[in-house]
Amino acid sequence: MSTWCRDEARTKQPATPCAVRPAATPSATTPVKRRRSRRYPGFVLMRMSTLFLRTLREDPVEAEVASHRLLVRAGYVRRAAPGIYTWLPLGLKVLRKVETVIREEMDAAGAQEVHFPALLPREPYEATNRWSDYGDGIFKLKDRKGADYLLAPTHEEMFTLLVKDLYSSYKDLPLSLYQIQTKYRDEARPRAGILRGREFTMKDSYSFDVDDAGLEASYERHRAAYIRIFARLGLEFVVVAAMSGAMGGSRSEEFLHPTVIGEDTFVRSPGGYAANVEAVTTLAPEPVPFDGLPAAHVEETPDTPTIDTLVAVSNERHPRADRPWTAADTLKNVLVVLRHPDGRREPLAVGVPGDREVDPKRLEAALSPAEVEPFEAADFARFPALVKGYIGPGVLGTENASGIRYLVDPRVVDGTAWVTGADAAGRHVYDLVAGRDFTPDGLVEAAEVKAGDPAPDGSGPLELARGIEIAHIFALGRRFAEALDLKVLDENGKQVVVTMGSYGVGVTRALACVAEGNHDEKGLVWPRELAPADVHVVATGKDPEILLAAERISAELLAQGVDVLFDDRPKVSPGVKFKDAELVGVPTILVVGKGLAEGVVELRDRRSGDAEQVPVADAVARVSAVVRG
RNA sequence: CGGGGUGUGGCGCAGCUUGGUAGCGCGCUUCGUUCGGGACGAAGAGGCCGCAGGUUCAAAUCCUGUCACCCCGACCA
Repeated sequence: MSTWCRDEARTKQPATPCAVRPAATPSATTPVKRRRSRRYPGFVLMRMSTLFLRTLREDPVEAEVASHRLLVRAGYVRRAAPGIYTWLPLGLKVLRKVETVIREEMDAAGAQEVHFPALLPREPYEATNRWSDYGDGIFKLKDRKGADYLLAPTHEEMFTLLVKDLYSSYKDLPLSLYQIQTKYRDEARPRAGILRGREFTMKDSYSFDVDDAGLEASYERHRAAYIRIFARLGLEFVVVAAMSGAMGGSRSEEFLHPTVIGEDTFVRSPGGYAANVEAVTTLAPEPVPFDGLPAAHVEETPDTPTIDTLVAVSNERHPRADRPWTAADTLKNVLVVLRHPDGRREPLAVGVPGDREVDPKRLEAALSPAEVEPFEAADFARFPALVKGYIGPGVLGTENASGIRYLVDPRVVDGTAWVTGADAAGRHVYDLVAGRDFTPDGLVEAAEVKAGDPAPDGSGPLELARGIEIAHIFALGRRFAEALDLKVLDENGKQVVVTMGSYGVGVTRALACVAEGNHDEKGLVWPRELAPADVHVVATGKDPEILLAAERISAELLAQGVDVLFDDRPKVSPGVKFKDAELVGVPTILVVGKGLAEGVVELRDRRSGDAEQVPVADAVARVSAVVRG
């Protein structure tokens, strides 16, 4: 193709006919196809004159975040429906490059690529309960016979069944399979463009091992591969401990890309501890011996239904000798209702130090798969022992008056003394000692995490940050294999349940994160590995010599394996071409224009804005060197 | 699911209060001029005014209903 284009240019025919129109030019009628297959380095010259691209001068009104705004404006994607996007040629080139990085690293890690349908039958998901567990979160549909189908949100079931279908011996394992696939989740509210759509591309892989040591090795191999993937994508990430949630399993980590628009909160310590806020465990103090602790005593504390009022009244009417009371001395008891997957509603009391709120996400994560609902007035009516604003351990717990299960924060260790509700209006109990005066039914990680809290591993104070989940790895264990009966014979001829891992990378989301982190006020600035082209050649001016020179340089670059986006548009002013080049964000821009008369072209670095005059004769070599880093 | 907002040409918007020939900017087409920072002039193409019903001689405009979309929150990768 490059040769052909050069010939066209030399014979001074209009440039457009060679503008890559394979469909309109049956290859059998020309030598082009055959020549390309042998000599062509792998890229087709993208001509702006024929590229299916329309950049927008103004920001799309609905786009809030930078990646969304710029990907639409620069003509990479178009919205097709809420949370559903069409990929245009430039966007698809970038997407393919992201996929290539992922494929290379997955292959290198020993995983093998397969491809499943996105449209799946209900039965396997029924077997693992996920048909109902996912609830409204998945797209469900019926075929003409009324049979249920779903658009897959992930493919654990199908991979498990496929392996079950074909393999039956320990000798077949370990095995890792992956796919790059379109996934569907019926988000209640899709937002942020590509970052959080209802249709998105995910690389998901699954490991199959005979024993825990094998799973551990598979997990580590994926973890290492993911670290390489994100390093290559140029995406900053933090690996945080995560909750395995509805997936179950023993170990789970998220790869979060730190960004202010992130929807996940995570913590990290100077010593290297990092966790999703839902997965943070509390550093519990040592138990205190009961000897010498004062006895509990109930005091009048009128009009103290809140922690603030309680602290104020305590300091006024019942001051401590050593220091003033603080909210941290109080034990706040919050009532919620758990809705279990089977529909059962269970009231639950949660006790946390009064200086902290109950974090509903942490609570829900801790009690998953149950969902947390508010404790309504109607619920209060059913428990006369509960005095609103003065609820205390005296009535809480399965052994006490209310019979309500009572879980407390891990800070409430034996021997700690608390000020808490005395289960009578206007009264609180002081010096109520855990383990001596009351015994909760268990512990729960439900209190909010605050900046400055100690890391559970002693690695220092926690800092809070926002991030977006770009990958998640799970040591699933045997849940899916058991549900779907995936067993192999071990070396003793005994049936063993296979243990699995599941590992996902948000491909389109990672792309959006890259865009989010690589742009300026003028447009996108792609890292080299992902840019839709290696170099953007801009021909300015109407002088035919300029266009000819640009054609020749583009063709030679192409012949050297440099992917070229060539702005050959006639009758488009230089200003427009420069603006478009900056918006599109190819990292290297070569301007062939007025300098040509003096024998130079201009080499620009999109990110730094630096420009350099280069002799025409050196242009191809220089560009090749630059784009190859 | 709660709250707020918006539906008028490909994009961004005005017009609606006070009913009477559907407009502006960008983009698109043609011609001419221009050609290193989103050029200029002239002439054009393109619109069931979200949808349905109602009021009226007459509805983008008023009334009723409905749908869709966007933003914030809840929820979720």
